[in-house]
Order: sequence, then C-alpha cells, then structure tokens
Amino acid sequence: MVKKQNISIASIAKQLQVAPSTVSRALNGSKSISEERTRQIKELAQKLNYVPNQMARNLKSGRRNTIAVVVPLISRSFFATVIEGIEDYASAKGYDVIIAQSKNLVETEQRLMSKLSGKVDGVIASLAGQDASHEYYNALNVPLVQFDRTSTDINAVSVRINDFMGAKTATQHLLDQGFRRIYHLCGLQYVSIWYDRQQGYLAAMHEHGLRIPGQWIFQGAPTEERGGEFARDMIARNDIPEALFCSGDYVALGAIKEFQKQGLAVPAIVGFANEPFCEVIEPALSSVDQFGSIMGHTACEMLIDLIDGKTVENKVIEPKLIIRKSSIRSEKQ
Amino acid sequence: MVKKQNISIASIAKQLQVAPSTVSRALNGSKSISEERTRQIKELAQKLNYVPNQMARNLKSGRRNTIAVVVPLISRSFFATVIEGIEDYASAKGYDVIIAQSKNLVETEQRLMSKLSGKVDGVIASLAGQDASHEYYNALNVPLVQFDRTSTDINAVSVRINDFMGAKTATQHLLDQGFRRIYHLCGLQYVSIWYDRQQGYLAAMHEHGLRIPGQWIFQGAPTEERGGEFARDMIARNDIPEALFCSGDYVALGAIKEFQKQGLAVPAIVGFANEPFCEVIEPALSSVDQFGSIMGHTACEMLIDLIDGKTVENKVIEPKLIIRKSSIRSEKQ
DNA sequence: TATATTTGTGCAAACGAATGCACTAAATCC
DNA sequence: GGATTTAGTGCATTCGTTTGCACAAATATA
Repeated sequence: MVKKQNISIASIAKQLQVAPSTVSRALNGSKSISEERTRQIKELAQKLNYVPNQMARNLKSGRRNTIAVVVPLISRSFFATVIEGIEDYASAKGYDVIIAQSKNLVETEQRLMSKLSGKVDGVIASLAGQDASHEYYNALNVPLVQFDRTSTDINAVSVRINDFMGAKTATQHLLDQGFRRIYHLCGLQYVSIWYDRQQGYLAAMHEHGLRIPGQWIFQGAPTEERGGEFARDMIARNDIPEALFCSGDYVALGAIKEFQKQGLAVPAIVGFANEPFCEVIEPALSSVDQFGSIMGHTACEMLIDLIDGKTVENKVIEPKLIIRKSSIRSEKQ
Repeated sequence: MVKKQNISIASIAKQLQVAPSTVSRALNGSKSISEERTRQIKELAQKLNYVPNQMARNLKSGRRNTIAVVVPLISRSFFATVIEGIEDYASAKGYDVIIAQSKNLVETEQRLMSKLSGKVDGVIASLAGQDASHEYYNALNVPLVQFDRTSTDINAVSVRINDFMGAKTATQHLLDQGFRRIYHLCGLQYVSIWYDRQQGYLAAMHEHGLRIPGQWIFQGAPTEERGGEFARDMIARNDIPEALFCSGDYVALGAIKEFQKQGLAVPAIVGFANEPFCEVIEPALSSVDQFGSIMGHTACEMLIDLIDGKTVENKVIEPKLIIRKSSIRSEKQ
C-alpha cells in the first residue's frame, strides 16, 4: 500500500525514452524543449498523476518555502486569529505554515524550535514562559519574529499592539459620549500591557483636564471573577461610575454580570481584546480589537523580509476600537 | 546574511578529518563508532549548533513526517479546536502539522491539496463546497481522512459526530427536567447533520410517548437572526413552549435574545456545538459539545494508521451534553 | 603462527529534482 | 558549400543524509 512506487521524473523519462532532465525542463516550461515533447510529457505526467517531490526540490534549491508558528495554544481565539493571518499572507507568498503548540512549557518550546529549524526558513513565535531564560532562541539558525508576548532577552524583531493608544482611544470614546466619571479596571502594573493601558487611560483623562482620584482605579487579575468583585465593591460603597474602561473583556464581563445580578443599570463600558463573545452578550460589549489577523500578516511579512535578507524593524500595530451598544450614550440613555 | 553557510555533516567531517558517514553514524548514536569519536563529534556538532537538514533526511527516508490539515477557516472556534487536537496527537507521534485554509473555495482547496501532497504523508480535511464534485480528492496520492463535513463521493475514511445521539441526549435531558412541550429549532433537512439531529429529537420524544405536532418544529438556516424570527413567531401566535432544543448555538442565541427583548421568560433551552460564548451569555447556554479536540485526535490517529499501511474504518465520536443554567428546571423555576 | 572474528572507519550509491555544459542535427549565413 | 548559429536533447553533478559493503587494524581463536 504505502510501497506504492511514486512516480518520479525518472519514471516518466523512462516511459518516454527521454532523459530526466528533459522531463524536468518540460514540466517547468523551459522553452528549450520542443512543443511536441513538452505536450507529450505534460500529458503523461497528468495521466500518471505526477506530483513533484517537494523534499527533493527544496533540498536542491536550499529554500524550504515553509515557516513555523509556535504558540502556547492554538485554540485560544486570539492565537487562532493570528495564525489565520499568518497563513493568509504566507500562502499568498508561496510559503507553507507548520504550527506547533508549546503548551506554555519552555522545554517543549525549546524542543520544537530546534527540531523545526532544520525544516523551515523562519519562525514566528509567541513565547511560553514569561520570565524563563530564552537564550536558546538566540541559537536558532533561522530568522525569528516574536509577537504578542515578546522578550527583550531575545535578539529578534517583534510585533506588538499599541496598548497605550488602544486604551487612550477607548477612553476618549467614552469621553466623547459625554461621560466624565470614568473608572478603570486594570491588571497588575508590572506586566507591560496593563501598565501601558492604564497610561493610555490616564492620558486621555488628563487631556480632558480631569483629575483621577485613586479610588477610580481598580487593580487586580483581569478575570471575570475579579470583575464581579470590583463591581460589588462599587455597589457596596455606593459609588457607581458613569462609565468603565476595562483592560480586558473578561473583567468587563464580570462587572456587567454583577450589575445585572443586582438589578442595577450597567454603566457604559468598554473592554479590551474584542473576544468573540463581545458581540453576543447583552449589552454587546464595545472593545479594542487587537487585530490578530493583521498582526499575523505583519509578523509574516517581517519574517519573509528577513528570510529575503532585508533588514527589518520592530513594528507596532494600531488597535481599533469596536463600538457596540455597551458604550453608546443614547442606548444607555 | 542568508548565505550563512549552513553547517552540514560534511563540514563537520572535514574539520575532524573523518568521513561524513562516520559523523552521521555518530550523531545517530550508532554503536559501531567508538565512544571517543562519538563524543568528539557530538561535541563539535553542539558547538557549531548543527541542525540536521530535514529535507535531505526525509528525501532519503521517503517519509516526510508531516501531515497537512485543510479547513475552511482556522479561526472558527470548532476548527481551531480540532487542529489543536490534531497537533497534539501528531506531535506525540513525531509528525509536524501544516495547516491550510480553503476559504470555502473549491479551487483553493484543490490547489492546496495537489501542492501539499508532494510534501506530506497524509491529509486531514474538512471539505469546502458541500455539493461540488470532489473527484480530485481521489487523485490524491497520499492517505486522506475527512472530518466534520464529509462527502461520500470521496474514497476516504471519515470521522464524524454522532449527531443523532447528541440530539437525543439533549432532548432526553429536557424531558428529565420534567418538560414535555419541547419545540425544536433545526436546519434544513437535506443536510445530514440537521436531519440526524431532528431524528434524535424525535426519537427521544417518541420514547416518552409524546406525539409531535408539526408546529413544534421550526426549520430554517440555523443563524442567530433566524432564531430571533422563530421566537417572534411563537410569541406572535401566543404559543410559547416549556423548552427548546436547537440544532445550533447561534439559533438558540437568537431565540434567547428575542424572548429577553420582549420581556418574556426564556424557556429552558439547549443548543448544539458548545461555542465558547455558551458559558458567558445569560443564561449560560446548555449545549452539545462536539469534542473538536477528540475529533482531531481521532482523525490524526486514523491518518497515521493509514500511513502505516493499516486498514482503518470510519469512526463516530459520541458528543457530550454540557448542562448549564439555561436548561435547569430549578433555575427556571 | 595462521586463521577467524570483531571493531572502527571510509567509499560510494542512493533519494528526486534542477541545471551548467556538451553535444548532435538542422537551419541560416556569407 | 563550408562556416556559424540555433534548437533540442542528454550527461553528469549537486543538494545533505543515510546505509550496504568493503576494508584495515586489532583482537580472539585454533
């Protein structure tokens, strides 16, 4: 079964009593082969269902026309979207895409990278461990582009979201709707994305000449559960804002649910990440889209440039605020 | 930059004044090489950061240790989950996974398949067009496993969900909760999955000795919009069921939103597919999980068996009902 | 001591396709 | 009609590894 002798250029050549080189040239449309021969050869190749062996072809050319993507978990919506963007761009450029998941394990990541580097022209990766040493990345003998979770330990270009601007735009939107008492639910500040987002929030508020009392800002892990707690705190101290800007969709979701549970009107609210659930919950949640697909595009473009020997610089993607019912004043009346 | 002369077995051999074959054997741990030499060679390889060229290796061995997955769209939650399952199993078996999206275009699918078949040992695919001719699949010269959307035109094994049982179990669950007037929102019957699900619904109802009037069943495209329309119909004719079994999560979502919009109590409701949004909407939607991850596992296992020359039969995955607030009687009171 | 065996190594031929170079025959030129 | 160009084809090498076979030196056996 598996033994099924695959048809090669050589076998076609033998059947036609010509040299393999002639077949190769004919199939590749070289004009130094007569039309008659070319037609004849292509016909037989078609009939035999000949498929060129990419391994041989790539070995000869030295280019594998394949890149690898390493992510913690494929099924996470954001990563799936990035992968989609990568595949999109890569296939347009004639590259195949190998995917691998690190499961957030540094050792797995390491094993993958070294195995893959003999098989691909370059790697796009979102790093597993946050704090582990990523030295081995530098031993990689093919170009590397990192995205989303990036590390400065690594001697490789990166593509990231402009978290600051995303947050600022979102806050600005709430201000534009006429809200002023806008609170902020955010993550712990030592993680850069949450720091940046808070800075964006503050910048927008300050530009409007608003002073932010400490109790307008709620810090904690940006989970649904925590969002509920934050809301409960506000309700308990009878201090409900006009609007909320949240550094994550889940924390926003938690807050929304808590207000609803207690039978209170939900303040205007904007999340961050634009998870698919944003448009199905009630009210539909405005959120900052991280453009996973574009991020994938960009990362892939950078990688292919690197493969082609060009010099490439770090890129920052401008995220986009998706406005839905949750933050529109008329809807909140 | 790119020219960076890659270290090969030959270059290591030259530096050490030995034959390439010796290096190859040493690196592969052949015991016919003296310990001393082996140590020496491995050391240098390590130092030079040598990575075997998989192209050459695979060309020689005839095995590519790579499979391809072709899906309509990577970012769709179900497909991402299946891919995750495939990657999981494949990597454990030493295979790499190439992904490609057909974008639901038959021509793209065709192009992908023929290009990939020279590069991989086998293909797992969810078909693009439902009705188009899939003849070219049969021309594929590597094993093929189809999943989810399958076609009998194709001479290849498939792995599917037991839609009938999934639907029956879901309906049974509603019956167990004490509901009797259970309506069914379903898709058009010429598509097998929707036919099967309706049959499952009917079977459960019949086993309870219930007769199903025609107006208990609503047929149409299983979209959110259509779900809303169905609910509106019920409300208009003042004929609200105790419970609803829906053949899809989106159609269920549409119905839920419509009831809520009109200020009515939402009947007990169960969806199908277990989309991620099920657990974040209010009420959290009970649904039938299609076990994408297991489906991926299974498909991959079948494919590798095929590659190994074993005979393989079609498989059916038993889906699992995930019970949430939307269908629990006490919660609905 | 001569023969047989083991141990360690090298040589050379694959794998399938691409390609520079050489070669033959026909066509064109002067 | 001989010289030169051109078209069409084949030969042989290359890409990096693996592997069967040969072969030498070292060791064991008779």
